[in-house]
Amino acid sequence: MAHAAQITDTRTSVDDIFDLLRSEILSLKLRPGDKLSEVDMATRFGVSRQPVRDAFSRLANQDLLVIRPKRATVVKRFSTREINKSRFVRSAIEERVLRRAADLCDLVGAARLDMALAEQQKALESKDVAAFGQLDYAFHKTLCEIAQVDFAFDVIMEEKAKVDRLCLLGLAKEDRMSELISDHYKIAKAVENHDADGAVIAGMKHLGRLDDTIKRISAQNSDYFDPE
Amino acid sequence: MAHAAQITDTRTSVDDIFDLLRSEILSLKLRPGDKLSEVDMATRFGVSRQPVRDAFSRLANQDLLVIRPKRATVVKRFSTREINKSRFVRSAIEERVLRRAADLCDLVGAARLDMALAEQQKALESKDVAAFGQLDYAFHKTLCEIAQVDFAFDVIMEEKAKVDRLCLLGLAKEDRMSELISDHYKIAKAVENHDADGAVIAGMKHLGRLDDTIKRISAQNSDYFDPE
DNA sequence: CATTTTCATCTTGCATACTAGATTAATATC
DNA sequence: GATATTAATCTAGTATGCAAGATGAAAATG
Repeated sequence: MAHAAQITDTRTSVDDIFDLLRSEILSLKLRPGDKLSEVDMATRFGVSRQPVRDAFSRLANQDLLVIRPKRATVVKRFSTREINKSRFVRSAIEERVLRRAADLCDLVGAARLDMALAEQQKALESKDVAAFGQLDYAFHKTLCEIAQVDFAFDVIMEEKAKVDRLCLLGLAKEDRMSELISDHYKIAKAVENHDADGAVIAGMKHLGRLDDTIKRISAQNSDYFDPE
Repeated sequence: MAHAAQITDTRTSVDDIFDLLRSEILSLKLRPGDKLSEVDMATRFGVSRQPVRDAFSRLANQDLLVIRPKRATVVKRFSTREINKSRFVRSAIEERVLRRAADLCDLVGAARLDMALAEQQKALESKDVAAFGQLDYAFHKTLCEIAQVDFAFDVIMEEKAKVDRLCLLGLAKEDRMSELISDHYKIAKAVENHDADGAVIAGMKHLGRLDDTIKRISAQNSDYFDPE
């Protein structure tokens, strides 16, 4: 599936523009519905329209932009269907991962999980939200590796990224960091104890926390959503 | 995620080129490792390089082409990692779909499943492999609709397409049509009887049939595979 | 003043030309 | 004859110019 940043031995200006715009979209610096002009971007980056066009095209393929001939290119709005899809896919994948992880977790795996938890605790204490975001990804990645399905993390990351953009609209993550870490703790301990059912229950509860957030945000920011 | 064929009100030449090349790649008219030249395609379609470039870019984003600056663009080879990923994702999604379908199946759903089975039987009798291919997709789509997660079919279709390309390398589907239909029958009946576990068991067995096929094919066509 | 029409301006799509690096075949060298 | 070197030919990346449709504001009309 689509690569986050085209893996090329030689980076082109398209790669640069793509990466920057992508991060701006995902961090909501560019908001859903915002118009993007090829010429504006071209002058901004000091290049011609062509590389910008290519970058736009790539972003459109990742469903982050909507390009319509002869009309302005806009940052893609959220759609409840896409959100439901993400939610469904992630939930299904994570269940499988957790069951396998609980089956396969050994002492090395347990140690890695404990270390991940400790790092998260440290991020909580220093209230470093950005670091926690990274550690959140790392935690789920570790679970995938323990389950020996590291490719599953590709999918999780993709789906997570979509929802993360949405969640940025809501309250600061700070408030829920301790809650999320507590979830991670339960998940990790269940996996370490080979308690597959327990891990899945904890994991699903963890994912479930997103639902309320999403519902609230979508009610408050209907202009960022596609009309159904 | 990426659309099969960009949904634009006005179709551009990029759309045409994209659709055609995509179908040629998925049907193995263009084989993994084949080189594609922008200029060749441009002359073939009677356009300039630019629309071809855009189409190539779109195909690369769907992981069907590999574009490297200053080097030839080639049809993407299979990778065992990608195949495992597809397999894993599809399996996880289908389990969820089957459980929900078994829960939610009503008389209308049962009738639709029975009708789908009848059509497949007809295709078997007339040995219409192409038609069966379509009905295979339709069957899984019906299951998603009964489960009220029609978006799940997007994912299944994407993953299925990848593996289908691979399976075309193997024996004709004809040999296994009756086997597959028998699987479908078991799945449908379990769903109709609200037997979630039975449906999942039958579904997983159904998916499992791919494994042997893939293993055999990958052994025989190592040149179509990425070196690990 | 409200409505329609027109026109300037904006948008992306496409064609062409050129560049720099990668490839490959021919040549030179040993 | 095998190997190293060179040069012709390929590749995609980028710049620029023009065309056609969409947009929105200004002007004309009732």
